[in-house]
Amino acid sequence: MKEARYRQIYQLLKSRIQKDQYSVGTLLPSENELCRDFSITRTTARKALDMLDREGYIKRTRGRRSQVIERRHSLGLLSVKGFSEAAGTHVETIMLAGPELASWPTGMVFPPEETELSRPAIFFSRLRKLDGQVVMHESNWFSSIGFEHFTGQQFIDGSFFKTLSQRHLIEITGSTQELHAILARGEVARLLRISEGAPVLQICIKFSTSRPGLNIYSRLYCNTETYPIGNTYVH
Amino acid sequence: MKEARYRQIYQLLKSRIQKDQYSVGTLLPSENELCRDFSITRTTARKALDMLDREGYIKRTRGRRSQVIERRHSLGLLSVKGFSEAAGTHVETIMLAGPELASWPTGMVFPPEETELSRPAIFFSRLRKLDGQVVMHESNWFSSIGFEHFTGQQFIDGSFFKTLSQRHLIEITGSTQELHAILARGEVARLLRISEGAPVLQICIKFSTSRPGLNIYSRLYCNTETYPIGNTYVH
DNA sequence: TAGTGGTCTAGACCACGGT
DNA sequence: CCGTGGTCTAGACCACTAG
Repeated sequence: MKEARYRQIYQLLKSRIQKDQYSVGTLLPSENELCRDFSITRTTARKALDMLDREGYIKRTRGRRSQVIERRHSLGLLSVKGFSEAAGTHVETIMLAGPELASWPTGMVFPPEETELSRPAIFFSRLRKLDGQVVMHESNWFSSIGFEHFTGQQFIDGSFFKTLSQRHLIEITGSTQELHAILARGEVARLLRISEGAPVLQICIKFSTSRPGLNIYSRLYCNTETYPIGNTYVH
Repeated sequence: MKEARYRQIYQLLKSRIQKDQYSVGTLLPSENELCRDFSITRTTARKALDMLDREGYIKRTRGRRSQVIERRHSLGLLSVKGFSEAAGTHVETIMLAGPELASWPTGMVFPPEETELSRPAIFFSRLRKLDGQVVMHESNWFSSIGFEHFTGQQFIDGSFFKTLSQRHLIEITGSTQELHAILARGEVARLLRISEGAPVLQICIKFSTSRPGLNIYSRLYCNTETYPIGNTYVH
């Protein structure tokens, strides 16, 4: 059972995009060029391009070659409203810890698999500020299996997901989230700089990835008073 | 500029599924039968089926005809954890009001368009209970334009979205949500049967639909103490 | 074994973009 | 105008399902 030809072409083009060999704005080879280069017919070439299009890597226009675009992240994720959109607001990320090796926390909402727990976790936490106000505290864990040189690294453009994609060719394939409205106590109140008993939103997320056995576990505390949490989904 | 043949076939098959002419479990005509019936080639028939597959209307298996399946609604929506999944828990929906004509509320998070506001809203509200406990209060508004006989109707299987789809062939095409953690006050506390000052999750949603100019506006208050809000997204 | 869906070839015509 | 992507035809071979 060998992999379909159009899937191979798709994988090849995708990895080139991920590795920035085709950077945003680049025009891909035309369908006819792909046919010649890989000895395939247009049907096969188009199937590969169709997948890249559907997954948001390229934009296709009649009469024009396919163009690499900024990948949309409508992964059902929630994000602080105004984080990457609002021009004019001042965004700041403060790395509190890591990425570093750490023991797994106990009592996680989504319990990791045995294999994940067999090695220490890679952990990092950060604060997110908008216009000087702390709006979110974020903690992240994932198994160190297969990540020998991850700790201490700087993220590409400050983005963890971009780093995963470009340096390790790992994509987020899905997510499960759980939301609780709770009252801020102790450390949470202190980190978010709000009073004890203020309402905050706790979000626990399990991201699944394209690497089998690898999941990312996140726990967020959000002050939604000024900046609500939002997301948009486009079919 | 006429519509592509494969799109016509796709629309036809989809409407048959929506209208329950092909109900869940039904095997669709085979690709070769579609070719004969509509005088097309397999490439064209397959493109229509591919779309139905991607949008979650059918499941395709090699050696077997395509089968109509229960449509997955991973629309980035949030839902009370355990609402449709948890076997054993007792789910109850209490209609509090409507569907009935009402004036539009003021101060909505997502302001409706002028055309929507030019006619009164259709409004309905309900309480959701799990195991006898009230976990959510839900209010919904949408413009009465084009809905002359909607008020007073019973929903199909108690589902508003199913009713929209089957009776009016309207699908949800996207959603934008905004979340706030707030403290329950007055009516909200009373409806959810919790004490004043308890933390609750407020969710405001704007659903866009396949009918131009029609949006559904919802406001939810959730008691997340026992049952968190969750969602899963699969790429 | 017959029928089915998954893949692929080798053409064709059209609408649209940029030159 | 040429090259591009969008659509479609008419075949072919294979792997799988089900009787």
